[in-house]
Amino acid sequence: MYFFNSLNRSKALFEPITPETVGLYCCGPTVYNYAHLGNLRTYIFEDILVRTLREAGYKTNHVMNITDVGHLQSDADDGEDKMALAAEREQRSPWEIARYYEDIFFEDCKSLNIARPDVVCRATEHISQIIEFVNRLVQCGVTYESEGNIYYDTTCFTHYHELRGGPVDHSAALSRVENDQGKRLGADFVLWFSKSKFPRQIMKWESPWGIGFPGWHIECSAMASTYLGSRIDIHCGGIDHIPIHHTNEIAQSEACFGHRWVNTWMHGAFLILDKGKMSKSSDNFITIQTLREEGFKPLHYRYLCLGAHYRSELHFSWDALDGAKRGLENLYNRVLALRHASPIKKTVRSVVELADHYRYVFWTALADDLNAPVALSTLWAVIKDGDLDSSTKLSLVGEFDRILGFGLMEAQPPILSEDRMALITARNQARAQGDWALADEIRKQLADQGVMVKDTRTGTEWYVTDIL
RNA sequence: GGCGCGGUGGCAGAGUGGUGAUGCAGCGGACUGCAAAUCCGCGUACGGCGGUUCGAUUCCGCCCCGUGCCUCCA
Repeated sequence: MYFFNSLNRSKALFEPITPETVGLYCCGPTVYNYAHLGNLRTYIFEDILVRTLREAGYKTNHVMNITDVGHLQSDADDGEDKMALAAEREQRSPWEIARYYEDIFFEDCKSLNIARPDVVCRATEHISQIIEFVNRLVQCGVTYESEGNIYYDTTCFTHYHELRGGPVDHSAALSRVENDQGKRLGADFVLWFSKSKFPRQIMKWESPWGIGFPGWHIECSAMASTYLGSRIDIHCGGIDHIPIHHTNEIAQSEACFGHRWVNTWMHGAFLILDKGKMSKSSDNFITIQTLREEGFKPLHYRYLCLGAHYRSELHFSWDALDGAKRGLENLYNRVLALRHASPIKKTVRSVVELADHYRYVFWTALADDLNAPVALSTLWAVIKDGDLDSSTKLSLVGEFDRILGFGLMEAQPPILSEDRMALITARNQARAQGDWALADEIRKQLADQGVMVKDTRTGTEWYVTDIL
């Protein structure tokens, strides 16, 4: 398998540290608000990654953090604690806020058929590990204390710009955020805040440096090493984490361990709206709930996402989502039709070879840096191939869907209510009597309810448009 | 201002130095009482201008446009 590694910006053959198991860490949500579709796109990408690894025969140790410590708008003094803000806004404690949004997050994931990570770890439940990690960094001599906070001194780490690909000029006058006066260098970052800048700071803990709370980047390093050790196969996240968060994670972890920390860094690209990327701090904010209100199902969105490569920006529009919806509904109806078809499986050589060909194409696509669009197109090719019998098609669909995750094999044939059934019967009587006007009227009624009828030689069949 | 990424048919979006995926939408035909579904077929798509090449959408340069990052961000 080949994955694109953000570290050197090229694809490389993936080889896990230990032969059978892959340890991967994925940056999870900051739970002070609902996840939006852009966030969720990244988790869909990671889900495809995990499923692909498992299908390839690896055991996975998939770890995801929950950032339930309010982290700062910035390191500047006027930064805001998002968790505290949400707590104030909603008149609930930060812990209640965090748990509420965490629950919704995993419900959203479930509705998207995103497998739950093997380990989900909350920052607030790993404060001691975080403190221990900071402590080791202090002992390594890569930190300094200033204005009550512990900072990481980025000049101590020679590879600091490796992931980001080059230094950033923090003196730029156009920077949106004021510089933190406690920093020696713009790139330095806080490991532990012991002098809370917030008058009503609620989440705080004792530490060797005073009562306070951890910086954002440190939680990932601390928890990742807790569950995966000091060497990690794959670390994922959104592309926006490259320049700051992941760069800082590397600095902390490699300073602490003294060796390469993560072998492969994988980053998902943004979901783009007409007005730019979707983001929590703007009105470009669409959630799973919004989606439902607009008449879509979460899986429609999954289908949309898998039509694009994870490293390409995806242009979201309701139009595009509608196309995905129709595509997935068609897929469901196709698969349902396959189940009703003759179960006789052809075992002639040509069919077996053809099936293997599709398996090869499908797998090769995924093994080439998770090319889901090609994998998806292969699924369609299978369904439409006239040389394959339905039984063979069905087993291929089942295999492919283990990775694509649309739940195609679990799709339940829709059940028609009695009155709708009666309508169909009535229509057939009208047809038998040649009363086309009445028959068409009934057909229209059914269509309005999402029930489409088709008259075949063997009788009238029906299907529903919204099968999901 | 600095750095990065991208511009593919109506929409979304793969991919490739030479027969231009796939899905949705659209068109034509078969089928049908008419439809629908299905099947068969269809679209002079690769931002612009140059360069390299036998040949470029694919490589290079410039331009235009869009977008991302520059310490909240998936």
